[in-house]
Amino acid sequence: MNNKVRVRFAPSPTGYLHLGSVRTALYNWLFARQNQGVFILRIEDTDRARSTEEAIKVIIEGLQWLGLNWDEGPYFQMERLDIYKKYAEQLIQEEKAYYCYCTPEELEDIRQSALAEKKPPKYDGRCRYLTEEEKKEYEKQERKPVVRFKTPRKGETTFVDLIHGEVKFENLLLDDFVLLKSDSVPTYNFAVVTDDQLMEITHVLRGDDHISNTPRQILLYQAFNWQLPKFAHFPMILGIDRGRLSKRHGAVSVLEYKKQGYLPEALINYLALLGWGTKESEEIFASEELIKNFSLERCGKSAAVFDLQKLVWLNSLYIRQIPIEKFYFYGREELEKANLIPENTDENYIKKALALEQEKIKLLTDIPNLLEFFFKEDIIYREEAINKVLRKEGTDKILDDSAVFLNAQENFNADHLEEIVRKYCAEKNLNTKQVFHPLRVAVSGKTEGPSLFHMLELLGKERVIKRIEKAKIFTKIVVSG
RNA sequence: GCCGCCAUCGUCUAGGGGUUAAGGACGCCGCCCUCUCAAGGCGGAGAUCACGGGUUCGAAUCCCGUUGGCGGCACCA
Repeated sequence: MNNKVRVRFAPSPTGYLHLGSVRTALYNWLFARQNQGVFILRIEDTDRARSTEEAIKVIIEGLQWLGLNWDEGPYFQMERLDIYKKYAEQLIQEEKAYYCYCTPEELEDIRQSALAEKKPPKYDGRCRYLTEEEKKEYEKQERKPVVRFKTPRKGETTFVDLIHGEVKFENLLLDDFVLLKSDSVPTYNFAVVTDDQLMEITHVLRGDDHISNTPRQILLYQAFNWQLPKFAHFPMILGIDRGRLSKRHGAVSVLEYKKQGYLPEALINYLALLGWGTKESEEIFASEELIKNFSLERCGKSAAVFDLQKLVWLNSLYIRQIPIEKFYFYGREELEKANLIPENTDENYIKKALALEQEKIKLLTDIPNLLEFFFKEDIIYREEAINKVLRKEGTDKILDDSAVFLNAQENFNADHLEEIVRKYCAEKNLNTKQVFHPLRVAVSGKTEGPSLFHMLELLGKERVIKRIEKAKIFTKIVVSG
């Protein structure tokens, strides 16, 4: 028997690709890669009302962005209806399933009265033993039946979860759940089991929320005499209020994180850490290291709160680490989106500007704001910068002098400029800060930014002088009131 | 209501009977470095290991119970 690991990610295409789903996908992917197994993508689109083409696109795009490549699929359950029908019929034949003609209204009544008696709201199985006459009567009424499973009414179903250990359920608590809906589309539990069997899935790795579906599925495996896969259920990801992570906690869609300027490797790293850790509590893992180190045994059992601050930190760390060529690729995109790059701008100029700010970028989307002054001719002088720096006593004289001696320089490289500015400070008996700060504000409009002299070098003499002249206006305005 | 899962700093976690008045990371605070902002370095605050009972010479660690949180109980997945 072939014992190659085969796992799957089986999202339903309703809406966006949720972070929790992505982590499930990631863990499946890691497990497959680590075991030289097969990672399958299966789209569970049997909910016709909610499934959309758009959502399918989003799943595929999201996984691709994150580099979670799959080896088989995508399979679509709606293209496999004949298969499910065939297996449902087999169960009916073997009297392990039956047609149920109850209407939604009747089912609702059953539920309500059960609830009223403080009993579990489950189907009572009334169609289990219909006579031929009764069936005919219903057929005459043109009722479309569903197929229900004859759930055993005694015994218990036990399984060993790879991360939770033994889990036990009383069969009596389960009801005769639906296998095929009245339109012959399978329900989740039925489709999952037949697909996992036919696709030879060896390990079912999914979210905690499926734990209570597992006994139903196991009962189906047993009805078919199929061998059980191994199960592992990952804990949920929660929002700060410890509720299920949802839109009210902020972005929850993977592609939204792409849009907001996160790097895929940062998101992967962060998600991996949410529910899994090493003995040494290391934090930084590239994908290859995750593949090597990941293990189901080291997955936690308790739900984890999603912490955006830590993601941001990881993101800034990854941004600092990427080589300038790659950073240029991302940076240029952001600058173009913000319409900041004038025509005929030299590639090297952009690259150098980016290099000067790289270590400060937390999100790629920070780039336009931080680099604006390198590209716009009319820079904005921030009010705080004007008040705190430009309006200081003596600043006008310093800017005057600077314009003169900077203008006299042939050599405009950073080291040289630093030398002469420091010399000027010494001659005039000025604290370096008294000169550096006004120059910085004059040239960038801000009090914070990259190293002053590298900034001057990059901007070039012409622009520097022009900006210094412009900044002088602010030194003369006297605040009234 | 019933069933199930879970429970260590604000958050993610390490630690699975004694070497732990619990280690790391994010965040927060302070200092250093420094032309600013970051980054970096150093340090600090922050957890009576949910609570109550056992077991044991000894329990964050094992067992039971309670509480709380979450999940499931659909012709949703």
